[in-house]
Amino acid sequence: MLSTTEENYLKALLQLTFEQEDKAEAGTNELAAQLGVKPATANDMLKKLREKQLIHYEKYGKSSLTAEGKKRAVEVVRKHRLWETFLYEHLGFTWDEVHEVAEQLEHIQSPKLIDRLDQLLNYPSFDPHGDVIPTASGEMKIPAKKTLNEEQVGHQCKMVGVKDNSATFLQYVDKVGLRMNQPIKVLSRQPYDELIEIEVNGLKSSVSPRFAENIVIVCNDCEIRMKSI
Amino acid sequence: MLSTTEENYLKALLQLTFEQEDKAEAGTNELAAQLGVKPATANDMLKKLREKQLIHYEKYGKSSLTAEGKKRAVEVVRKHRLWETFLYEHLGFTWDEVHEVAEQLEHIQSPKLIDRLDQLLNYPSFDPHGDVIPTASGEMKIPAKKTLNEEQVGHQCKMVGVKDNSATFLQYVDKVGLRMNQPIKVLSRQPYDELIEIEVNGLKSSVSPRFAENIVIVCNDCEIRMKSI
DNA sequence: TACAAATGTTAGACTAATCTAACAAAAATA
DNA sequence: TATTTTTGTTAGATTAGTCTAACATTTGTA
Ligand SMILES: [Mn+2]
Ligand SMILES: [Mn+2]
Ligand SMILES: [Mn+2]
Ligand SMILES: [Mn+2]
Repeated sequence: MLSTTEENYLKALLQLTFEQEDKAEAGTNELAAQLGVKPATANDMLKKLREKQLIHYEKYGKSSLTAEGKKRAVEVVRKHRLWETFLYEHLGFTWDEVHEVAEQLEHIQSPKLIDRLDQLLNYPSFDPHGDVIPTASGEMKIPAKKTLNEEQVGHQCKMVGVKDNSATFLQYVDKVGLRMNQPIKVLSRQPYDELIEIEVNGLKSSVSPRFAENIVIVCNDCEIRMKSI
Repeated sequence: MLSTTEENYLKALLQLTFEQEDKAEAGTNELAAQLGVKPATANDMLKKLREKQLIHYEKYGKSSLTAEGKKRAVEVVRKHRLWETFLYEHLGFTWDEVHEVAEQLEHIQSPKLIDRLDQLLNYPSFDPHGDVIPTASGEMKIPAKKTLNEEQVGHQCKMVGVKDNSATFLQYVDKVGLRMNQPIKVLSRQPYDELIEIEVNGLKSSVSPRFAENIVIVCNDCEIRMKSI
């Protein structure tokens, strides 16, 4: 069985090599920074994890997870996100409070506990931050990201990011009622001027294609790709 | 902040000096046995906990908790039993499965989490084993123990133990449908032969005073004593 | 290509928690 | 009371995880 520390290293490596972008490798300093330890410390752990066949690592080289290491790391991420969802949905935590506690809960060892939690939460696909929760078999449903401008009429989606960070844009976003991970319905599209009518939390607005181009969304009604990791 | 290990030592000391019987002191070997470590190990920790003013300890003497130590230990017990209740009532664990997982969960640091869990469970007084859950302020509601024979007609109670351990007695207990911590209603008492009519889980039975004298119960409808620790 | 900067490694030290083996004190008993 | 048994302590070693300081390698740039 892995220690809490070992689990944290595997998770950090997963986040650096798989989730943040598809680099597949991470440097020692980078990993140390992610975990808030000194490079010397991370270096020791890298050797230990290589011994256990959980990572690929060679002196002066970058590191990456083995199949087994990836599996373990994904399990930790799954637990983390299920706990975040539980704290948010059943205990009334706010989305910014859940992470810190989940950081502890993710290391509780009990497969049954996680299965039951998953069931209680009705097998959620996303955590309160909108991040994908891996399934029990280690797969991740990756929803296709696109801009609001590309979304089909009638579909429901949610904002996961913006492309413009200017104050005027963000204030406009706010005025329209858009918030991260809040459902957006695309009601119609005017053939004449291409204005898009959306509904957010009961509030209807019309936005321009230029505005919609800068809102990154994931579509709830679209096909999802299963990323097996 | 206390480490998991320190918390476990305080909890063990509480159990030895307060819960098991009112001895108020425990020896080093006894404590070591309770925790599954060697006396030498416990000895080191006793010195450390004395430094932190959490226990009273003198070389070759018995140990006991200070007020602060007791407070910390009770918090751990509270968390343990709230988690057990959660696992039992919300995740369908059986009463014998909950302890092991609660042993891990009791060390999660988040006052808000425990408050909310308490609220979700509707401020329970007892865990699935029938043990008292300390309140947020560190008090324990101690229900008066008596025998079923002493219980008033009309009251509800639950079995918490037996005085006779013979096979014939236990088989009879089983036949009547009695189980640990299951609600028992005392329906009536025949004036003629003193037979007591009870109802357990919908099943009505009549039992003799001799039988009832050997069933230890706590009364749900009786006054409780607040044990401040 | 040579040097400087960035990145990574090693050696040695520290703390927490554990152990074994030897020793010391207290308690029980003959 | 003297001896044995039980109980408790100390010293020294071990493992995991961390650090600092010195050193080595690789990478980027002048
Ligand atoms: Mn998180
Ligand atoms: Mn963690
Ligand atoms: Mn328990
Ligand atoms: Mn514990």
